[in-house]
Amino acid sequence: MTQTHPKNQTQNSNSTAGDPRAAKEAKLKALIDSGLDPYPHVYDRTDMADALQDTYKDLADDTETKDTVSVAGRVMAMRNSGMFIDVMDTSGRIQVFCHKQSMSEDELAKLKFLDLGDIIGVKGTMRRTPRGELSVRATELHMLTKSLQPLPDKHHGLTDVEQRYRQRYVDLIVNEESRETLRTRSKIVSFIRRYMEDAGALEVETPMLHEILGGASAKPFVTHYNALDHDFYLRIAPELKLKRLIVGGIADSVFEINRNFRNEGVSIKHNPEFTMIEGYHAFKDYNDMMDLIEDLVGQTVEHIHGSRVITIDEQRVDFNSPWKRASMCDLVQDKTGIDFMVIETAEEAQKTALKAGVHVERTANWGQVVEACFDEKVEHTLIQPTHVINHPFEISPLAKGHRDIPRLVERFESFVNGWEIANAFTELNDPAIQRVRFEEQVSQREAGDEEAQMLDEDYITALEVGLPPTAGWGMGIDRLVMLLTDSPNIRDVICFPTLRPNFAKAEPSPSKPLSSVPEAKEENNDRYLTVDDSEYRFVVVVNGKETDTGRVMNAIGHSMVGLSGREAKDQDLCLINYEDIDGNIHPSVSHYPVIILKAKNGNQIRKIRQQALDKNLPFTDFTKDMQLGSSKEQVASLKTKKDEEVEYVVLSLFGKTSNLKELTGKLSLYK
RNA sequence: GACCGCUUAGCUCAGUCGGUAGAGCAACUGACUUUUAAUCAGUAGGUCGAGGGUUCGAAUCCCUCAGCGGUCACCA
Repeated sequence: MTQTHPKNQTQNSNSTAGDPRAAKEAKLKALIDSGLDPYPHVYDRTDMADALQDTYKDLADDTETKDTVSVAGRVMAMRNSGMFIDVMDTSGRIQVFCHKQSMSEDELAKLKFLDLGDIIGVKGTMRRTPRGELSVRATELHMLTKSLQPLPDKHHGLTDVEQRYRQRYVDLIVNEESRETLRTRSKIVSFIRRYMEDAGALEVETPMLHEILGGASAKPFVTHYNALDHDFYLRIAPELKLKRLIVGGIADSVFEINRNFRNEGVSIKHNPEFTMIEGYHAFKDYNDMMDLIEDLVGQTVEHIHGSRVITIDEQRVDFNSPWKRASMCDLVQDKTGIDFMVIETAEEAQKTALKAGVHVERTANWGQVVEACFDEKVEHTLIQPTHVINHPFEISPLAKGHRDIPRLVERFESFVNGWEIANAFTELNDPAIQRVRFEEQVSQREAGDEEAQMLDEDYITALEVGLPPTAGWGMGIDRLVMLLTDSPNIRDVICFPTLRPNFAKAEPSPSKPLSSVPEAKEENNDRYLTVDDSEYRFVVVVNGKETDTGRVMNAIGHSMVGLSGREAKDQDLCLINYEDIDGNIHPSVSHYPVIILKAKNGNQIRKIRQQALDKNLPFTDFTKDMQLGSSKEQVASLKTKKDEEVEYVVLSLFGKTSNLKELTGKLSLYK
């Protein structure tokens, strides 16, 4: 009896023992050495898994056929040393049976190159095993794509939530539920698009880059367009552009399905970029929109589920028309007993709301108080589809006043499962009233409300040209998909949800010496004209934990003086004599922008400082010790400290914009 | 932003009172050859998120930091 020497065993498997990645690479090499192509260009696949399962559903157990098929897909499981292979394609799964009776030695030998996760093509005949599993009896096996990454545990899949979204391609392979949810999303979007087209509406695309915020109340993303040297907002809503198209008469009905961007918190119901459909219909009012939304949503639910009654979050929800319609004030009265329609002033409204336990801002007007009460007391109770109608005019600057009730507008929001899914109104088309509404928004904005809208002068001009009586509506697609797929998290219904950038894994770029800063050309006042001021910049990073504004300003000042006086040369900084509009000369002004950013704490500054050191970028820092009385004390204090104990208040940097962005790209502006 | 929780092998997770670091899957070497999470025998795989502290001794207790998650607040 021969016994394998343990030492030999370890030597044989030395390079690959325990390391799935290395094992796969070894097999890849062996496969190439045997003259095979691990990544062939094409494969002649004739059959899909689910079609075969269907075609042969009546094939009896332990029956062979002579029907030849070829399938292709990913290896999901192997049993009996590769005799049984589960292959998954986009339609489903089928078992492949590899037996020496039906395969040549060469074909059989390919099994040893195979791993879970590889994509293979299989040619063979159909049979059903004695135990009842439909299988392809393989005659030929083809490696179509060698996989080098190990797949997650086959029983548990990927549970790390972050990795599921970051590596969606792995999630999709392993989790049937993820595949189904995202496929359903596509079905819903395509169904809605078809519905709108069938109704005669014209699909349009309007800009993502907006000069003026409007159409919704939200904080925006800001981006810079170099060629125009101008900041743009990523749009928060397409509303004002779409109504311009109705003015232009391109069609009586237009709609757009596209992304909106809102610079606000992430949660299980909010992604910073989300998909909305907005539609506008000339000669209609908000009553027509209620009918439209009920029918559209009802038909979509039926299309996806085959019924208009479905289960969401373990509750039965009935989408059959008609949906409940109730005014916002009536609903608030039902839940709180307060009749806001008889309350005249904002003060009285605030007092009453506070008594009912609803928190309201001191600056809140009557409409905002009503809205706060609704949000807190009513919204979450609206499980069955409900149109909440007739909002206060203060919270609806683009909606037309109610034809009978002076304080309200003709607006409604549709709620399901306690979430708002749609918002619609009869559009305000009187340019004079629109101007007043905008001005109210502007003064709210000036009073500190970042989400109040801006005055869009051109939009008013468009209204002056004449917007026909029009009704419009918007619906959050992601929310609708969440409802129809019963997904508790918005990330489940977005292919690649927004995640924090993964800085830890980012490759450090090779350091560039300071000498890479170009030499200044000439010392004259036109110099700034030849300088691309987007190329270089100053960045000041401020410790966010520092609360004393005066000290921060002081530190920034010291640090910048240090930077320009010591670390960077005049020609680097491109100092010019700047001539202002009155002809006055301001000497030694740098043409480069200064960006002030906020770091979480001193530690984050320390890291950026280290990177600046590594990259040889000019910088100066300002530490807590420098806030002490005399310079002697400062030096003494600093000397007692180890590097990791130094608390940084401010770090100033100068350099190429691209380099600085690598260091500080994840920081937000200091406010 | 505030609070709570998590971080241990490639993946999923145990780890008791502070006393030598564990399992299943995946991988590797074999056996077996009509399996269904195949089975059996064996092998290898760890800076216990990072740093500091307490202790004779720390995955375990304390502090700081980082990443992630959850809840709450604003927004759809």
